[in-house]
Amino acid sequence: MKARRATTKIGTRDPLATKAKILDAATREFAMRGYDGARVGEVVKRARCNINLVYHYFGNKEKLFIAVMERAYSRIRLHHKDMELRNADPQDAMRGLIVSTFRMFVDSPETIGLLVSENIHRARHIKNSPLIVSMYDALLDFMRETLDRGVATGVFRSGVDPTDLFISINAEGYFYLSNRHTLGVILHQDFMTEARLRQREAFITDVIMGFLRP
Amino acid sequence: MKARRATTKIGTRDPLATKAKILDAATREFAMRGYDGARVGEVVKRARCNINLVYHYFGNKEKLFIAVMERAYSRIRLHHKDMELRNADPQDAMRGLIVSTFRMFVDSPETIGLLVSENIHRARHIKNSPLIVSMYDALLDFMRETLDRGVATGVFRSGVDPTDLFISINAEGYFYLSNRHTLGVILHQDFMTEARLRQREAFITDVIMGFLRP
DNA sequence: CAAACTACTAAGTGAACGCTTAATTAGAAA
DNA sequence: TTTCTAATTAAGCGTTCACTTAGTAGTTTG
Repeated sequence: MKARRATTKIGTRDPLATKAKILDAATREFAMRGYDGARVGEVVKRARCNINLVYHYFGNKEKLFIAVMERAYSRIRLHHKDMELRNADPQDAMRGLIVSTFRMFVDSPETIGLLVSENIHRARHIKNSPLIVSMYDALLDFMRETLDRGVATGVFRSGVDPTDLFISINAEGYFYLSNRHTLGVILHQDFMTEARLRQREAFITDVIMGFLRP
Repeated sequence: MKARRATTKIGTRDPLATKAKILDAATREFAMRGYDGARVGEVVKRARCNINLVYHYFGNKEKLFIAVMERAYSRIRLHHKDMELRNADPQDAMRGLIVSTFRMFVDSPETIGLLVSENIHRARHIKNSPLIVSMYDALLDFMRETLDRGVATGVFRSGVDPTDLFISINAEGYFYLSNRHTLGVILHQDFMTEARLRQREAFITDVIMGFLRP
């Protein structure tokens, strides 16, 4: 009855593009509203496709979320892989890791939203993804090695637990961004201006590097 | 028709107790599942009362959430008020603030769950609560003053932004706890054992106090 | 070309869930 | 005792939402 949409004519039928569009839309929706707040109706509206394609390609809402998580994690991994290649001196390597961790959170804001969701659900999705589970071993090795080299050359204090240091470096950026709304209200500031982000980046670097002094 | 429950006999009809039971149950439910994941049916099941009492006393789910948030925040405030009274030397005061912030998160686990929820919803609930908005001014003043005294006596470095320091102190504990599930998976550890918590507490203290050295 | 396959659509369905209606009962006030 | 108010309950209403059914139309293949 209705006039046929122009897009139905030719050139449609692009499964890979459709899948990617759904994944992109789902990433935004899950990151913004969390798993429970997300609506698959919203995802298909953003992706401009029929709702059943979500079920055709991904099965159900939970499997869609897992697909989103795996893609997000492999992006983080890629990001960190770059870091590991740089074999500068220990202090430069550490500074690079700090800055790049913070910038990763700033530049891909969906990462934090997804992590928040995954922790509400007690990590039950990534727990079953061996890819993700083993992802951070290399990064921890890199941290340990950098730390050791710094201790050997006398620029770092000794006895620092690499795991705790890893958590701290992530915490400093993650919390600033994940809690920017409540922090904004109670501290009367806008934490997302470029100037404020630069200030935070410098502060985080100072905190960690200052702590690591012998 | 059915046998009357024993509790209906006498001694029931306790509006304050009922309200408190609902608030307690709602706090647990909202903190565990987040605002969207929480079910008011679950709240009344935990509170062992009829569902309509929730609407009778609180109006709707959102207003119930606001009531929960206000109570949670005033507890945090109370906790911090204690801190401000201690006028020990700057280093002791700072150490006390660090440890007590971490322990506050550990001892009232619902705090983090509620903050997570509130940030997903862009702080739209606490934004309209003047009580909460003004709550942290005093704490920030205390931080600023402690910092200044430490600089004057030569035990702290100068030029530290009190706001950023406040964020960092909170970040170090908050992230460790809010993300314990994903961290547990990727770092192969249990972060909730008493020993691990003590290790983290010591590490956070080292990071901040180490950073503050001149 | 025809058959088979798969991308894609339209139109539901059933269940969950927030909330309401309407009535009942306990206790306070008069 | 009667009256009034507020605490409490039972039952269900309307909507939202994840997911399904059943079909159409491009695309590939024998």
